Amino acid sequence: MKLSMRNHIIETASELFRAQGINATGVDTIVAEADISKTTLYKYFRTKEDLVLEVLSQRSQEFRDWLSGRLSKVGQDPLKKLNGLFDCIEEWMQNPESNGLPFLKASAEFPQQDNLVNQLSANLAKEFQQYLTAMASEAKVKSPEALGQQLAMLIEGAILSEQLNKNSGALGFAREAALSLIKINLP
Amino acid sequence: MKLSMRNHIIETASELFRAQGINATGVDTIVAEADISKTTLYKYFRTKEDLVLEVLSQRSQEFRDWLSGRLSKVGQDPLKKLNGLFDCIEEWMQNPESNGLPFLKASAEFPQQDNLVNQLSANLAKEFQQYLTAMASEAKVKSPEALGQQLAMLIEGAILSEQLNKNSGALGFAREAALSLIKINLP
DNA sequence: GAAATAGTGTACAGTTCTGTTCACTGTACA
DNA sequence: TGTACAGTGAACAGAACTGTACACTATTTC
Repeated sequence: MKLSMRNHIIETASELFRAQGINATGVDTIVAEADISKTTLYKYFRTKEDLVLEVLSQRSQEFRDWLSGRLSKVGQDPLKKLNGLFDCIEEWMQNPESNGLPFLKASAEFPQQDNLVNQLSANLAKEFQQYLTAMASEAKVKSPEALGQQLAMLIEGAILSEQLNKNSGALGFAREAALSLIKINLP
Repeated sequence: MKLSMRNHIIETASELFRAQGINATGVDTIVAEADISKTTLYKYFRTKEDLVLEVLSQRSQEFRDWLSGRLSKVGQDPLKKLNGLFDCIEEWMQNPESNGLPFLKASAEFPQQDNLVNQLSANLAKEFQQYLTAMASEAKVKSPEALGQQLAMLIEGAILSEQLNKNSGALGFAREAALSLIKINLP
């Protein structure tokens, strides 16, 4: 048996969602790729939506963990962390297994506000922005909330641009913008 | 008869796509809402995808026209235009009939790179960014391409944030960021 | 050895969606 | 008067998708 069937399913689905999109990936494809029977999948997840929510949560958790681990390598100085942020993002984007910020794509594929996936995405987006705001706060900049939001928007915009038009250099320009904004906000 | 049946269909579909998303709007809904028969729709459009592409082109054209018209009210001075950009965007967002940048949502609903809607969206995104770069160029800033890209990313990020979490104040923070970036880039 | 546990395989119900077919109706116009 | 044109209405083919049912098979555990 697999180490954990439930996890095996999540991993498989996650990879398929990343490569093809969520809506474009049917349950049949997931079970075929995971080499399990449909019965099994529906034993571990009530519906496909449940699975999607689980994948999304897990991927976001992974990103958060990766980012804070990676940032702690930069050092302890909060300002250094802020300045190193875009290096991390760039590294994350270069990883072919990453797909940008998972909640961005998910919210886009489920645009309706009453949809659970959309709602989870909105929460995750908010968390991400609050994480950046907290970082800005620790660095004792003038307007942490403004800077946090601005960095979040730059990152989101950059990832979108980069994925929509590869090699547009968007990420590099976003980094410059971020550095300028941080500088302006220094006490 | 309608003034132009083709246009009537585009208008109806456009409104439905805006309100519910593209994938969530079936052909049957469109013909019901437009009060026409399915036969007629398929006489004017070979496939639903054709209709989507047409709607997307038209909406983008409308936005471009609206924006340059609105900006020309600000005045002739290119720098003033740059600085007034976010006022226009805010106005555009407040219009309940707007749906942000149409190509953003569309590209999100069709994430596959070989998809025609995705490709058109990518082109429209590029055009938008080039439009901003041209504006920056006219204003004779130091790095027009960088500034154009940065403004595009801020706008895209702001619209995403705003739609994902209403009343987050994202647009206001984006405006501040834009003004700072413009200022830094002055010759 | 019996029973519980975990998973298989296949068929299928039921829905939804795109796109087609076909016989039809009203209307403008020559 | 007759024909060409624009559109109707309803049925349906065909595909894709989610979720269920049911009878079956290993494997562990008591």
